[in-house]
Amino acid sequence: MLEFAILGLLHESPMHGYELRKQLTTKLGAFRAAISYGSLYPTLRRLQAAGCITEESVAPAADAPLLTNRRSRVVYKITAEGKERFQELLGSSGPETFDDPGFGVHFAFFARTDSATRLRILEGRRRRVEERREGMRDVLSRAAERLDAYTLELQRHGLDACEREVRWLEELIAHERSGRPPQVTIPSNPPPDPPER
Amino acid sequence: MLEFAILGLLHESPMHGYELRKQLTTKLGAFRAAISYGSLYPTLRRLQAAGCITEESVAPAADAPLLTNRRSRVVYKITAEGKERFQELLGSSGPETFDDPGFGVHFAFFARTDSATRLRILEGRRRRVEERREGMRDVLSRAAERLDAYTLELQRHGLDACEREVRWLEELIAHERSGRPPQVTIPSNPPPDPPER
DNA sequence: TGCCCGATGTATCGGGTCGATACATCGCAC
DNA sequence: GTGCGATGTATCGACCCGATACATCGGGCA
Repeated sequence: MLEFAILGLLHESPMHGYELRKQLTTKLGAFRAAISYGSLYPTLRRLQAAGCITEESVAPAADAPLLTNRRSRVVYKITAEGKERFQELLGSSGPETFDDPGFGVHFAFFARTDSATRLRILEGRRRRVEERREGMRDVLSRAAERLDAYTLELQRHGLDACEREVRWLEELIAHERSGRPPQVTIPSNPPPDPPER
Repeated sequence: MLEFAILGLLHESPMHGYELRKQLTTKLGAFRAAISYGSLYPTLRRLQAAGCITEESVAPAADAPLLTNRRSRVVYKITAEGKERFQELLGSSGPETFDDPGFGVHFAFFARTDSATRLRILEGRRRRVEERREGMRDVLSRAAERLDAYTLELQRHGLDACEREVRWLEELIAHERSGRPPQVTIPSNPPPDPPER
């Protein structure tokens, strides 16, 4: 999945690793937290070995630093093969698990996907979240008396989050079907923080 | 973190792997999806090597199956050392990242934790979620024009989830300070499903 | 009666990901 | 002038996951 996201970003413009990580963090930040270098660099190696990207060592500006044998920056560019691979990944929906980051990554590149694929991915996600929601309902209704108050509260909160996500997906699906892009209601500003503590 | 959860469950009663996995899935299901055997068994090995649990091969009931050299079930029991380790883990708050399952695991065992530790963990979690929330607000306010509608919508949804979790944590913290256990408002029943599609 | 299927049950393997860590340069504030 | 935080490349060990293999058991169904 990281492979997918990297190709998507390099599709827009070449970059070096550090910048790539920053962009990945904001682009995928809503579902995953931060991408570590321990994942990034090996993935870049793999992509390069597969011929999807090229690594190009760029010497720093020739003027300033005299004889320091400084490490040069490495710029990664996508190749034609890489673009093909990206298109292929764009159309394929990821695995069928719930907490899989694949959905978030796909969503992040929805602007480059056709509407049919978007619908397929959104509905697939909805199905998975609904399954999870049902599982939690079962726990709450069937096993409630065997669990302590904190476990129950955790379960309730999780169920709540699932229901909310399903509603969100329903809205997106409806918008998708109507042919309009999603509602872009930017929250005007940080709502006033709750009273001091 | 899996280590922690396993010790917590075995603390209640001995179990074999399959049952352990089922219990783990419901107990931690609200934050993590499912625990794979590829994680479970190696962790059990590690725990056994560390002297925290014992593995005991239990032959099946001696009567029924004649000469089939059936594989016997393995029952895991916690040791005194394991109980010590569990207490130690109960008090320690996990790492400082956002999407770390450590919080969920800790929360799942709050019933065995003292109030001071509960407060510390809840407040630590709140701080991390608040940081993430601020990061998302920054993206939305500072980089909004450079991102497409779908990325923005994803960000908005993520921000929403963060705000909601902060409110949830605030409630729990308030309850904790007042000395009462959390509100146990079990949702009566599945709300009627949205209209047919 | 036989047959298949799903639940129970133990276990490994390859590969991806993480957090910690190391090293080096740059600009700038104190 | 010195330390500190941002930029920048990179690796290592530990951990976890999905897929897979193998085996038993009860029950439905033809």
